[in-house]
Amino acid sequence: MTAGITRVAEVVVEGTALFLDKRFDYAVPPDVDVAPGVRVVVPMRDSVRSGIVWAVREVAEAGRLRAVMRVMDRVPVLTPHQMRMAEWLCDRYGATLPEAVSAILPGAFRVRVRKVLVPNDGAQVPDDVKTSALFRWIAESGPEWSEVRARSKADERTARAWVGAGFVREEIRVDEAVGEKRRAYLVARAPDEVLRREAESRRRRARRQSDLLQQLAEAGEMMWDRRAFPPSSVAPLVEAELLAIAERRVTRAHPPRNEDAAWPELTPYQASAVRALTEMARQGHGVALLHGVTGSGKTEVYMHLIRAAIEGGGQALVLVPEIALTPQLVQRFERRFGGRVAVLHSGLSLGERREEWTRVLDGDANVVIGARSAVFAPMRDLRLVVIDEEHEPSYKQEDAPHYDAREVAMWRAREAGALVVLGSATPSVASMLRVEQGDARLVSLPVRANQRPLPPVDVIDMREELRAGNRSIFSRRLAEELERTVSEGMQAILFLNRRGYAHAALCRACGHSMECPRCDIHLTVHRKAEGHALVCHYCGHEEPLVRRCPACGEEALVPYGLGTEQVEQHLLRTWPAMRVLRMDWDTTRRKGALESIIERFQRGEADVLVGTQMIAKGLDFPRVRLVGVVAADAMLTLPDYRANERAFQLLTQVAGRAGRADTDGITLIQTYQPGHRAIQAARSHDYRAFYERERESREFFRYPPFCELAVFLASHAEERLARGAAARFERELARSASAASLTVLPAGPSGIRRIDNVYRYQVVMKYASWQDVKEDVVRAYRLVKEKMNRLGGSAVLDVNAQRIG
DNA sequence: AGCACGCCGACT
DNA sequence: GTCGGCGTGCTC
Repeated sequence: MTAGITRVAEVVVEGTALFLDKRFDYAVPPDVDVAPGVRVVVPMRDSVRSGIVWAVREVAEAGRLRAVMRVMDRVPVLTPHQMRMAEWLCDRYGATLPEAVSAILPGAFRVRVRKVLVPNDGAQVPDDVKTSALFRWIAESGPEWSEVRARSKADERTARAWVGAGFVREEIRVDEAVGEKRRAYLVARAPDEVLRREAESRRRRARRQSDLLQQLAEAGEMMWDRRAFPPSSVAPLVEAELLAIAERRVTRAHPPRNEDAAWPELTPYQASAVRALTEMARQGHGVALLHGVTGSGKTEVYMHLIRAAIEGGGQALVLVPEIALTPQLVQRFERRFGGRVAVLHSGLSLGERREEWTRVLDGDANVVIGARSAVFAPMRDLRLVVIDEEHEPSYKQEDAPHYDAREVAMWRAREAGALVVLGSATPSVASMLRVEQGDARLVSLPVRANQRPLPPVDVIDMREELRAGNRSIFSRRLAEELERTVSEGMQAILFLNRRGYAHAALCRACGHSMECPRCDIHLTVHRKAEGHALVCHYCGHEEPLVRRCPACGEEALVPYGLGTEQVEQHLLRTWPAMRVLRMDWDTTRRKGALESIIERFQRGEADVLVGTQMIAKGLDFPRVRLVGVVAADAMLTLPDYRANERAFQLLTQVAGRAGRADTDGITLIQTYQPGHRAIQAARSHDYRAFYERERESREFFRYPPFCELAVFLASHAEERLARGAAARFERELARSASAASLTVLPAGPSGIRRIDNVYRYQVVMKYASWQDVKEDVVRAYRLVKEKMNRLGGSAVLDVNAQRIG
């Protein structure tokens, strides 16, 4: 290196504080290797933090820059493309650069930096100090300052004095969030003949040593099985230089390369879709909307596109709404593409996730399948992005930085020149509008792959049931079809969008509804071993359900409004012989529980599956003949401009679970509003008509996709501070330059004003173009957030918000 | 986030 | 007079 020239690393330092939203310059020591994308440890004020090198430049004079303390990687963990993606996330969602980095890089790559106290070995420590409880504790545990403080104020003072006196010193500890999994291996150090000869000569007196040498002569090296060959048998051979012990990195086993799984013949519609999409892919970046009715075999189309993409040396990304809900889909991909598939989902351990990520980064895996966050995976040569069930709201991240995986995927695809395929049976209004505006091409699969018609959907007017004297939750028709289905040895799915036993507990005397003491929301009734309990779905608060109303004193509190637990109970009471499985958040939160329910239902161990929306997503049960929507009304009344769209999508998805194999299916929808247009459209399988009406009303009321929404939300335990922050944000916007391009709705309480004793106030904004307003909105947001953080509250900004409230 | 600096009320 | 309240500024 030329004398006088110093390399300077521009580092993005980890942390959530707003001031960190820039690059900090550090001198790079002459003997140290750095490159953009590697993780480093740097000093920041009087602390030490980890960060990512964003750029390296050379300067003639380093001045008084502080230096990089440690480099964690030889190979960058972020690609240049991912670093540009981070910058785009900041621009699009108002995130800070460290926030964007932490969204992209899995927690498994986090570097833990701690400042710990250790005894100062070189110092003369007085005996009374050395034998004190505090000193012995420090020597034993190497605590952080916060742990010392937690012991007592006095201990903290003492410890500080000891640091001053040199009895104790501070030490920086740097750890990876996960270590690489390493195993001891035994490696031959002599030629095979020598090993065989030595094995022979030990046959009598050292049987184990002899066996080991024999095996090593065959294999060259092997994982050290300490039970078969205890150290006592290995050590002499190491001593004799016949073998050595080595540490090897081991990886989790992946499915074998099993690419000979059958590729079924495509239906004519599938084949023409594949032709059209392959042609698009050849031309580079583009967006296609694959509108295929339920059961039309969209996945098969994806598979062919993926095969084409990877045969050309590229990589493919498949996003699914909830990977945990689609074990069937993952298995299908693994059967086709074997060890070239990487699966990324929240159920992986840190180590597994790091390994999958590394396989993608190294190019060992070229098909990546995962939920929302997989959109950040480190593909270097992305040719195809599939977004399955593109209408699903789960693609939008509900926590900071509030990104939308669909938008991120489109950005990536544009950068990489890749094709985006949005797949759905019920495309979002936004995507269909994109087609109309010429920004996406529509490709359709109008019939089911099994050549059968879509199952007929019948709507049952529950008001008439009541008039006819039927007070059961099941209409006569549904009861009849259930009995018939089960007696014919077929299966049924009953869908209800509410978990728990009952929606609420209501007093029949005074109308009082039981509320959560910590949240502004009513409590849900759940069945427990000891009877019924009231549970808050937001904070977890739980109390027993009693009969006496706390408001009027009457013994008149009763469960009100159906939940899945109650449906299950009614089934078992009406048909005691029926075998029922329930699938909702409560029965699937245990690890592996969901897969187990799916498998049991698939094997025919139950006649009826009762569940919430998770049963509607992509599951394929060939023996299901009947689908019953127990109460469609629960989904029609959501206070959201998207309620109709969501209801139509859910009803269509649920109906699509029926008659998927060689039998005809039927769907029954029970409702008190049979004329509702979401229900009518689902009944006639008429996506087009539904879309036209919905589009028209969105345009008329100027709702997305005819504008974009952003929500500012301030939270604080003190209501006046939360309210004040929202009001301040509103004022800041009112006097900003872009006020004319923004419609700011008055600040007010969020849909649920208080959750877990924290008050929430929001400001909703409408605008045509984020580009035009982002500067002022982000400035106001940061101003108020800074203040809020100091006051012990928080503030978030959700750009392109999918929900308000 | 932490921490230092700086300007106004209740205390030995 | 001071000790300490938390508003404000700074971190390569």
